[in-house]
Amino acid sequence: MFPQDPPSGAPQALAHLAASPLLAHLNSEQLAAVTLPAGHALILAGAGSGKTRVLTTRIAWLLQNGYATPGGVLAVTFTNKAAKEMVTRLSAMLPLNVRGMWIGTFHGLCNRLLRAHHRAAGLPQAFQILDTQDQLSAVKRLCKQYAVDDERFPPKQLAYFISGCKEEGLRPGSVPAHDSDARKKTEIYQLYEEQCQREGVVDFGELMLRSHELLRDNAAIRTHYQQRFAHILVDEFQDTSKLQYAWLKQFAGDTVDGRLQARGSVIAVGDDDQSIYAFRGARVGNMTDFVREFDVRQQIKLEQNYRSHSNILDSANALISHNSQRLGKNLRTVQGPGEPVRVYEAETDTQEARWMVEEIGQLVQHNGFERMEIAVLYRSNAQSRVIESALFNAGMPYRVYGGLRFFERAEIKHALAYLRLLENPHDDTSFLRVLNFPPRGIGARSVELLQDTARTAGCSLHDGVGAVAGKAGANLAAFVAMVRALRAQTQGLSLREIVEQMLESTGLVEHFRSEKEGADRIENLQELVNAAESFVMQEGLGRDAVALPTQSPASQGLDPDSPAPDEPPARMPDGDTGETLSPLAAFLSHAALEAGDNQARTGQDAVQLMTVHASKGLEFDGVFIGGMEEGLFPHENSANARDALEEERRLMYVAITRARKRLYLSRAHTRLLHGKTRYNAPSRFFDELPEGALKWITSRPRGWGIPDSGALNGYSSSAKDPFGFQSKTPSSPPAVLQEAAPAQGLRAGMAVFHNRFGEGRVLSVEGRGDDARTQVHFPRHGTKWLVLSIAKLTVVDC
DNA sequence: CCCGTCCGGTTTTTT
DNA sequence: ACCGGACGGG
Repeated sequence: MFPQDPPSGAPQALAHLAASPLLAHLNSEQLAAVTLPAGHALILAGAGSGKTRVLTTRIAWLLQNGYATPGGVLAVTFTNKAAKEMVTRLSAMLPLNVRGMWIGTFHGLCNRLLRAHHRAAGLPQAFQILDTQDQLSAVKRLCKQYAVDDERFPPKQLAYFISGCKEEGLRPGSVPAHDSDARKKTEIYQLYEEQCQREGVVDFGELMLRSHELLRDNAAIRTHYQQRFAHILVDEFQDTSKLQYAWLKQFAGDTVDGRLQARGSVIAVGDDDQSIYAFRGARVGNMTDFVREFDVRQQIKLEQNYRSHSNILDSANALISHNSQRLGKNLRTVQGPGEPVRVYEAETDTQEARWMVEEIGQLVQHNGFERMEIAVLYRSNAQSRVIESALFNAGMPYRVYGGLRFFERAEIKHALAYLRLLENPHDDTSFLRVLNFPPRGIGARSVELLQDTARTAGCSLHDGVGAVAGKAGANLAAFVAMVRALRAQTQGLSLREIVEQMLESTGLVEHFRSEKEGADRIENLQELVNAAESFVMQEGLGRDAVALPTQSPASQGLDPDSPAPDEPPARMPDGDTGETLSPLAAFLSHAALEAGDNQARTGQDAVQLMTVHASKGLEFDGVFIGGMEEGLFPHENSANARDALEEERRLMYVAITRARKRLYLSRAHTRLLHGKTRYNAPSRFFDELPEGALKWITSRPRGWGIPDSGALNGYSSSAKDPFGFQSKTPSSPPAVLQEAAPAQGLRAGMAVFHNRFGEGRVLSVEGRGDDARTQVHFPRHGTKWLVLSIAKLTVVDC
């Protein structure tokens, strides 16, 4: 998974620095980055350039040479996986304990900060964290309560709006309310905030925003951390949002008269060419802002790639050079050209998948590839189905990434809701989730009654139960009593025992035992017990301390971090020395912040299937990228705006650079999508790859020939189109116009003329007869859908 | 309360 | 085509 050591050591001039074993095997760029003097720096780290290694070695080097103390290091990553990786590698490099360091995800560190300063942040110490699902259900509940028109304001959209506002750093009071719609949404945002505050819960956005405000508004706390963290390191900086960047600045120093007076050194590591998360708030512009606002003097590019052969790298470089907005970077390798990038054009998506499976079989059988080292990447999840079924039919083991993660499964969320109620009975979201699960005769009527009562009294549902009379009241009271009894029973038990007792008392396991599909769920619940057993205490994140042995009474709380000896004398709690959380509360935070594995677990050597997004940061010997078609990749929703198109191109860049030895690109003429057959033109990205690095292997003889597979399934399109496209270079459209596939002889790639829009290029054609429609891109008017029976189109050029 | 049926959405995703 | 959520009858 990690690039091999560079073949030669550092250049002579720097050789003395490399004397330390820590620095051995670094190339000169890496060495320069690791040994940067104090000050802010931007490291542009290309794909496969040893970025993580540089980051961790930098920290180790700072510590080893006494330039930093563990307590003075703050390292932020984006995912738990990356944080864990950093901790693991760091502890392999240094005997030192990593306990004093703050290494974790943005949200994990926010959690740590807010727990330590919950009072100043205005939160209960045991605040619960809402994940996206929880947030949505909280919004739905709110909408119901205030009778919000869910046609006009769908809860989903409201949740999105609220998250967006927080991401921008906006509280309801400062949201610009242009129209009545915006005002109404903001009003709901306000109510949502009040609800969360009342219930003692925070969503992901709130974790970030609240801790940003905590630092911004509390000089003592801010100064404390600014003095403490002399070294701040940020991974995947290109993925940071506006708020995350603002958050970092609070740690770095105060802004006086518009100028940032940073105390510590901030090192941002990132790759603008791999910025693929703009759609969820990432702002590549943070990189240039960082250089300007921090007055960055040191910029280092890591361009030496240790991963791929040069045909692959050349392809990546050529492709990305078509982007206009770049900081500029060119990957190089000392490995030879290697195999050409193979391009395959299939008739149908099914055939494309079948070809992939065949090819994978070859790689495994004849080229000694491990299945695990082969990945099939696609732009969208919908594409996985055909590939899966082809693999399945061939009996080839595979593993699909994505889907529900462990802590997101319904039965697990139910169990967690009970555990949360033990910590905080006023968490209405959790209360409602399990109030009648397993069923205990509390129907919608009773719930409404209770909600009304609680609303009138201005209290939580839990506290409102006493005021509900009658049969409904009795059932409700029984539920509350059950939870209360459970709370009493679990006093002093270990985390594992608490979970077991909960599963027992609430009847969850019992309930699933009687369900026909309950076996899996029971297994998952058992897995939750195991997770509790092996839960490693983590304040902040990425701190994998010791697994809890059968621990001393829970009431003792966590063994607090022994403050690092070199800790600056601090009177305030700072996440290391502050009040500690109960193991249960810590476990619940862990569950919310780290949803766990989402990959079907198999010990087996299996082919890996995933979206291109999910492949970021991974590498494989062989990589297949399917569906290289206009509309799919680049995706049709992105093809028209330049920024969006450039992000698609970066996405393709990420996909290409995953491959070490073999890269395959493929496309299909015909694809079944949303139940309709689509005819897609080849992806424009083919035009942007260097012809010399490619090899077109479509197993159809050039020019004439019997299609080897086109007629296999009797697809109507292949019957009418016996020759398919000719196998040829991608940059020019097919030389010979074949007979119409779908309608009026129109095919993707053709140039057409429209009386009003002028000349344009056909992107796709779908449907037949009177329903036939075509998507045409007109240079001056953008992309239009035209119904063939209505629009007058003339074919200009094939 | 459970189960069937209809309807809508369907790029990418972490925390 | 297909999945998940919402709704209504048994």
